[in-house]
Amino acid sequence: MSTIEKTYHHGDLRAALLAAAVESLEAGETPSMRAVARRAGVSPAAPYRHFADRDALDSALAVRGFDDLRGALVAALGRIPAPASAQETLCALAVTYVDFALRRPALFHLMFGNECDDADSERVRASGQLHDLLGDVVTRLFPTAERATLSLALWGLAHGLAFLHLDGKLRPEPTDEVAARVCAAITMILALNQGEAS
Amino acid sequence: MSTIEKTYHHGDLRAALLAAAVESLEAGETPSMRAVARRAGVSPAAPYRHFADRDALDSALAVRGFDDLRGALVAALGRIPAPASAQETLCALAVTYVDFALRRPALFHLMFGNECDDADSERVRASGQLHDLLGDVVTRLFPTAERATLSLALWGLAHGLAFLHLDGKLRPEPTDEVAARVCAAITMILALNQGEAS
DNA sequence: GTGTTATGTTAGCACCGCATACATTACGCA
DNA sequence: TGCGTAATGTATGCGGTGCTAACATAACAC
Repeated sequence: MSTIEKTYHHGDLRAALLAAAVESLEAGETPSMRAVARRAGVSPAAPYRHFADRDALDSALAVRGFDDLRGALVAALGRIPAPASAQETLCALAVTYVDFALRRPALFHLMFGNECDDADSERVRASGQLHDLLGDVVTRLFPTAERATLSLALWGLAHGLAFLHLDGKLRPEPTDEVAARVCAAITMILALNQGEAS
Repeated sequence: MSTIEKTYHHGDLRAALLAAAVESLEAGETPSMRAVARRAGVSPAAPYRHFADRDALDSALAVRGFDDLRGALVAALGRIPAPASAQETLCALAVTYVDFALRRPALFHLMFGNECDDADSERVRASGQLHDLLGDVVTRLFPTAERATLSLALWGLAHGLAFLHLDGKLRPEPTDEVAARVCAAITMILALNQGEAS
């Protein structure tokens, strides 16, 4: 850290505001415009020079979340040993997905828990990339399947498992157990008609 | 409607407040304590005699939502002709589930989009009943499968599809199309290992 | 250098959740 | 029938919020 000079113009307020917002999120607080400004050491109205309104702030945070989630998923794909079955691959992805939601619940809610405004092109891009990543995996695992439908189904499955663990169930359960349950759910779905779900 | 007498004591304020909150929701507004009081023609502090805080109001609304959703699901089950395959049954349930979410998005978010407080016993009961309903269907359709795991998987699938349609996708698509897509996703999942997803 | 524009500040509006003190009514009990 | 208590309403006020308008300062192009 270099010495901080207090100048009238901040330098890169937008980034500082986003960082402050992330801090708020990780601290379990809802990042309000004023709180974020306070944390960045700036007047309450300053953020409005960089974000039109609160939705815009939330949207920017969501974009970060989408990129982070995508990063976590590709990292998970990279960790899978070379000859991996569809079941192994999907389990790894789903576990990573749910783990992300549980580790950063506020961010996850920001990303998915409110109506997405299609106006924000950055947000559209970020969520589109996520969609594409999943689609590619699906076509690699199931070349003959209809890509859109199957990828919607599998994404829905992971997404639903994440939300159910986030909001509907007993919370402070060990993450190992959550991972096991998610993997079991995936496995069972995959095996449903093959041996009548043994 | 009988003549309304303006008395100091309302009579059944709690019910009136809930009704006002539902109206707010359907009107696309977020039901705040003060707004609900206003709508019920009562002072801003009055609701606090019936709901400890805003979370309590939200919780009460969520309970209604759970009961309504459960009602919609049993109604859907009732509409299925007698000899129904697992695929038909699950499609009907999932379509109903997603349809509920799309028709009442604000309520759905209230029910699932925030951390559930286990303190509210009514809420626990309502969501438990939903859980049981699904579990019963699952064991009827797949008697040999492990109930908990499979029901989690299928609920997760429907839940995820609902949320994805709610928040992640193009919104004003005809409900017929949504239903078709949901059904296709379910069908494809069920058929995954049986003929390689034709 | 100077005018324009970007980026800050201050002040203020209407709203919110919630607490406290007080008013009015309903109700059990003598 | 009357009275005390509890239930249920009101009035008021605090600190927080999103957002806007008017103003101040600095950066930058010419």
